[in-house]
Amino acid sequence: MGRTSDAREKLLAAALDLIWTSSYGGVSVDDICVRAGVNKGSFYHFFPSKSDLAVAAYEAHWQEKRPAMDAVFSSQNPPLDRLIAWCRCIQEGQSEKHEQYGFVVGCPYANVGSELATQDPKIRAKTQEMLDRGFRYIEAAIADAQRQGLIDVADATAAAKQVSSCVLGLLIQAKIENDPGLLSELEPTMMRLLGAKIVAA
Amino acid sequence: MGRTSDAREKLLAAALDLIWTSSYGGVSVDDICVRAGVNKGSFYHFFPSKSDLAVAAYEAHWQEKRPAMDAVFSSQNPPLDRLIAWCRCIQEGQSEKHEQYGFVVGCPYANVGSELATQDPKIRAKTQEMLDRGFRYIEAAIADAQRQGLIDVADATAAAKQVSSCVLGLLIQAKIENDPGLLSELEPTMMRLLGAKIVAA
DNA sequence: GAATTATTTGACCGTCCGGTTAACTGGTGA
DNA sequence: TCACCAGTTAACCGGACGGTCAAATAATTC
Repeated sequence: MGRTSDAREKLLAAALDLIWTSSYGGVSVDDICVRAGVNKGSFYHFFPSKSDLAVAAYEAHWQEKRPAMDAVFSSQNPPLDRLIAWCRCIQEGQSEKHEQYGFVVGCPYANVGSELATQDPKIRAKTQEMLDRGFRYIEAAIADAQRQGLIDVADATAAAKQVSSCVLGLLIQAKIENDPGLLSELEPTMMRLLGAKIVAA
Repeated sequence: MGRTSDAREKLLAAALDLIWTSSYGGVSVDDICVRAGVNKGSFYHFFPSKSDLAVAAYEAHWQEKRPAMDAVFSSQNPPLDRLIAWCRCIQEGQSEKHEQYGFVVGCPYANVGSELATQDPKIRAKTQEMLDRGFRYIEAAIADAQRQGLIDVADATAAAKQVSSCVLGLLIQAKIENDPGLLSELEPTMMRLLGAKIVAA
């Protein structure tokens, strides 16, 4: 039925990339179309609006990253190792982006969430959903660590909230200071928050 | 020499308010002028550009809040009390804004910093400066607490970095979830991070 | 190979954007 | 009192914005 196209996927990738390294408001529909090599008419053939594209782009990004996250947070790995491996992923990811663009770009979800939380309910809800998906990995890892007596926390869910907030905060701080080095605090902050009983060398 | 005017101050207040509750990109120069009751020509009489206005607005906001911060972080107060009082200030401030606008608005500096860090060097540097001013209060309080043996930290400056990041992170999270209740985690997160030896009831 | 239909094209729309201009106004200092 | 000048006014600018559309095109199905 009719012709096929990869324009949709190219638009999703271009949108994610441009918005991540700039901001939602700082990127125009034309910018995205140029980067994707697609005409604006095609854009509106696939997406009803700029904000719908953004929502779809985040969903696509998550689906792409999910296997890696599943691997890092696999129940096969010791719970604290999962968290430590995740810290490394963040550090490496941000360092890569920093080399590539000259900027610490931060968390794509939190970036637009913070920018548009008071302006676009659809995007606010989507970013909350994305952050919540990440949160569940952390929560599970912390609950496991608690069960195994590796950490000193009373409420695993509350501790997970604290940990995820700290990660978000460090990413913002690193972005504002444009210093990926701040992210080396990720692991120690986390371990301190959890009262981890054994500190890895 | 010539007439006097409060247009400059009205523009600063309008800009801070609008950008704080929306975003830098989401607020136009016209919006600011309408809110301030000032013509656009006057705007550009006082400020060379929108971003210069923003920088000036943050400086003005800080100067206005500074006496309260000096009081909260006065050396007359026990160090941990300073931090706890600050947490309460944040909670109260955000709850007030939430009632007023229906939204958790977050930290004004971090908001624009996160939005424009990769786009506007002047604003990035200014937000970094603003956050650093807050950081110094925290650092001093933590150093005092350490000296008095109230907490269990090795490096006061590093601990202060962790604390400030967590505060930023919780504010972002509360903004994205639009739930001021999350800010009740401010104090426990902080105390946990500091290994505070006496937990206030 | 014809009919169908998803996709592409590029011109187009009204509006809003940040910023400019030049003429005008009125308070202040001398 | 009056000259000066900081401040005000409103029209204006070119370009960018998000979004629309009708016609053209090409891949797929039968």
